[in-house]
Amino acid sequence: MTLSPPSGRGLKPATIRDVARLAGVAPGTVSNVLTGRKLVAEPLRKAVLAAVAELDYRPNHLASSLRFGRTQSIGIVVPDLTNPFFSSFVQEIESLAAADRFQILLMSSQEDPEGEVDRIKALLARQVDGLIIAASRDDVAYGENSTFGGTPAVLVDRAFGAESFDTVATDNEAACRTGTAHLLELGHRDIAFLATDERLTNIKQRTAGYRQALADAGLPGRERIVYGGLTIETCRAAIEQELRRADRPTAIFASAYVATLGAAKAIRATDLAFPDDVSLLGFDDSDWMTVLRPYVSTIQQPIDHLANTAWRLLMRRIEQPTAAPLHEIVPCSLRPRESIRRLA
Amino acid sequence: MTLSPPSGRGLKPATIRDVARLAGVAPGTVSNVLTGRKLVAEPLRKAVLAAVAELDYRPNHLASSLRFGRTQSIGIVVPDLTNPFFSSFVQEIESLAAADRFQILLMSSQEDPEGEVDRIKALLARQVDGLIIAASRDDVAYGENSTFGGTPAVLVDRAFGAESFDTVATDNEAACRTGTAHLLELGHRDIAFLATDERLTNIKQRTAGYRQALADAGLPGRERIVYGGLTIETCRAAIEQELRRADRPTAIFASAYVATLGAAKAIRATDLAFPDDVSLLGFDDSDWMTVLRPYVSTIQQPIDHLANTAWRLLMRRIEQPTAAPLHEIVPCSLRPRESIRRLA
DNA sequence: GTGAAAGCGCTAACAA
DNA sequence: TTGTTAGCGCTTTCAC
Repeated sequence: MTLSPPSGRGLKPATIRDVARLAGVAPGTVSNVLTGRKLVAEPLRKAVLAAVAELDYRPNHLASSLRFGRTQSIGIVVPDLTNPFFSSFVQEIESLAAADRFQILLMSSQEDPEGEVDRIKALLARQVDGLIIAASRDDVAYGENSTFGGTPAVLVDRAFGAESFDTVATDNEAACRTGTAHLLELGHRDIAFLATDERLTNIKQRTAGYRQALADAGLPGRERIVYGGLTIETCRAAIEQELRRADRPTAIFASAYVATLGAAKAIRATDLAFPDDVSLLGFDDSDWMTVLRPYVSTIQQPIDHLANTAWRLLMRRIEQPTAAPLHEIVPCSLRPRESIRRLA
Repeated sequence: MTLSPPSGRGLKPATIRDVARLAGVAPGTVSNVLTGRKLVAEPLRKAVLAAVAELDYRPNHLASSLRFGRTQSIGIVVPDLTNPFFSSFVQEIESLAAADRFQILLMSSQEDPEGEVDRIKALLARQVDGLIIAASRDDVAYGENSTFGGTPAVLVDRAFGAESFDTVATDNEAACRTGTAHLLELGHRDIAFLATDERLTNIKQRTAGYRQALADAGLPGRERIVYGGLTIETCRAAIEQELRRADRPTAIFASAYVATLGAAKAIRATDLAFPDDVSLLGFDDSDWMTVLRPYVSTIQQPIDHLANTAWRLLMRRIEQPTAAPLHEIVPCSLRPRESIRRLA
């Protein structure tokens, strides 16, 4: 028994030079074996591999990135990770990234636009190869020409101020037109539209869809738009006020995930029930919506499709930095369930 | 009008040397100004800052990390980001990290132990300063002495095979003892315990708590443990079988988030209702549990407390790599709501 | 096909 | 205090 540490377990991790020395080759050759960028004769290759195993050598990705000029990492910025829409989106992106041997740096801005800019700067300082951003505000534009210092970026879901970026979003306008039409068909004429923040592009589009559907039905005067802010609680408070009025709506179209929860809470808080007293059409989808009765009817955004598109656009932009920006739109689908009542 | 690009917008980003040249100082001085590690005389400081602004210089964090030996980044591994327990946990950690100027590399192993090891290796290759791991299996141990090559790591929630790590978890045993006792008090004698995967430490502890409570009540023969696996669907299927038996339980204790959703689904699928036909005690907490009726009674894990502790332990270990490992336990709380019926 | 040497951008010694 | 120099670990010319 010896007191000296087992071989290959020195205090400092082995470097490429250690491997080269042990294998009796040059560092460059070790690199060529490991990256496969150049062919190496079989005997040397074997010696290198043996030395790698012997020393438990793991390449320092940092050094490699510095030299190579690419980090194989991307930054992803979302406003709120507790929102299942965003957590599912991040999970999808993470698995796409892993498949392409990319890693992701995550930032959750918690709907704070100030912090967001700083965090994006920090991501940039780490030399991420690209950025996927669901911004907390439309004016996320970083730097004068919104270019993030040349780092490729794709904007997702919201904040499309700058046309110069690649963007992916769902067809918010059509989704809300369809949703409103659905309520109209079922006889509702007094539909409150609960939105979050009117400053967000996607919310503007959703509101426009609602308006359009009413106009199409010849009911442009029936608009009833309530802005509830970005949390469940503020949404609940906002729509609860409407529900307490004598002329309360017969249906609520909650046009975001937090709005859906807020509306459901408000309905309970006012001792009403859906769909009997007031109907509810929600937005986004989550497991619980088909667990407790009544199942919640919603507009579903295709998260995997969104994530796939975002990833494809980003990889394309990394390959071709000067290509013309693309603006992709993916369709939503209506999931009619049990929370909407047919009116006489 | 000129065709040459505006100043400071060259093709290549400015380096510390460019700044030094423009300010008429040495690169080291620029570094000292920017990091604040050494004092620099005011006039030079100003000149440096002016040059930084002029060139829109942003330090390359990669190069700094390589030289400095620290990346100010940590890796976080969770088994499933769509589980609100983990997404909330990650969000908490992210904000703690941001406050300490750390960034986080996220991996979601999607409950796949194979992929997990590879991903941890990739994280290590990026020289993260530390790791926070909610492993998908107890045998996550990486390398012979479970040391992750010297990188500090704290294990969270589950997978505590290796005593040599710092760990944080909730008091699973006590939580399930309390929960079972609660059901017992309300008159239930036939309680099915729905667990996910018996190979996980935390699940073993939860099961032990259930057993202990039954034993304490003098009912050791009434154990009824069902393992439903790690998804909502498999949990649903497993407990649905129990519910279809003639001697179906009067209560279900769903001992994990996916189990709670699975149990609720199974109850609906068998045309039963809770709490009337069968009572339900869930695990973890989520917004929807207090939105739709009946509100779900659960055992709540204090996510912020867990995250704070994990962060504190990790920072401590980074400062003092050789300190003795700490094993922290934080208490859960019972949230009695409406899904449990008192039996005659 | 292989080795030697330069250098990615930064910071920590050491000199001045 | 400030400048000079070396080097973190890797990859990539460029000779051989």
